[in-house]
Amino acid sequence: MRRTSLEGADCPIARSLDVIGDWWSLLIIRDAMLGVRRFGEFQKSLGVAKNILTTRLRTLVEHGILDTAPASDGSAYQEYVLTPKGRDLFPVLVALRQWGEEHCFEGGRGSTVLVDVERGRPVRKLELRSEDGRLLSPADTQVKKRGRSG
Amino acid sequence: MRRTSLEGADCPIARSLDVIGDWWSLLIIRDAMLGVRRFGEFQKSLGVAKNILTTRLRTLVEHGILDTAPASDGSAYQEYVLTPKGRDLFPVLVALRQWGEEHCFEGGRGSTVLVDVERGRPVRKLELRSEDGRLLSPADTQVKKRGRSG
DNA sequence: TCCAAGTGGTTGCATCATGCAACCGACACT
DNA sequence: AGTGTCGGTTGCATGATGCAACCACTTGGA
Repeated sequence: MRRTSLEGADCPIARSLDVIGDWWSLLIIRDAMLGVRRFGEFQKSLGVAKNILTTRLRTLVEHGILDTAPASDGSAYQEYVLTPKGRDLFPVLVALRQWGEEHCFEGGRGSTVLVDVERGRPVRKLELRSEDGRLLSPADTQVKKRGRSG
Repeated sequence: MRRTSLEGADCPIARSLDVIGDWWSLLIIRDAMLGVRRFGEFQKSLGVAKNILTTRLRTLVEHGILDTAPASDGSAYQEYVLTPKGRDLFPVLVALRQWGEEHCFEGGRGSTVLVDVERGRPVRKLELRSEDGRLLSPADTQVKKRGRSG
């Protein structure tokens, strides 16, 4: 991946992808959000090679998405926990999940749904709204520069 | 990328990433959503090598995210346009953009914002809500199996 | 009609990231 | 001391990525 070329890009999407845009990182974050904390748990859950997992965890820590902490079970090992920055990726994962559920399975629906724990009912679809509450489609939006003459 | 290992995964996130989880695809889709249609436009905008662009456009078409159409300017060339499936990736891009704006720039804010065209005001942050409208955090949600005993 | 430039690629080759498997030190349990 | 687990590191093979050169077709101009 030739990430370096866009590292300093203005586009926030490019910047985000530069951090979490690889195959494993988002799956690690997904697992972390489900409560996975230990190296071995990630490895078993993802089926990823250990060296790859090592480098991914390291870069996620460097980027401030995960943090290391002493193991909560008292053992001598450490755990990887999401930082607030990492937790803020929740909408990204939900958006990917909803798109995948709708478009990446045969019957048009996946075999799993995201539900609200309190009621056990499926969550709403993510939707973009204007400041005053109108539902926005791509055509209703525009990227605008801040600070400079735009 | 060892995508084949997870191609048949149950997880919709993994399936999504299998389709759009590489560095360039989402940037291509971003540009397409901004109105870019021609091969040369994508190439200039992204700065990507032409062979890479060729393969990415091809796989995006194969996956039903882009479609080819005769050029709208009457020339003999073709254009790449988003399908409905592709347009449904809008929330994914917005989520990535909002996260990037908040976490991937020095001052804590990016140099661009997504605005509502009609009013020119910044859009709301994406938020996940339950069926009855409550705001949901990761801890408030759970992945549930459908169809089978779960 | 011929040449030149633009468009949309393909091909060859180098390099880097990824993946697999083997190895390894620290700790745990007996 | 011996065996097993945890959390890695190292070496090596392979596949994806990137660059640059090349190519076919179209377009435009004289």
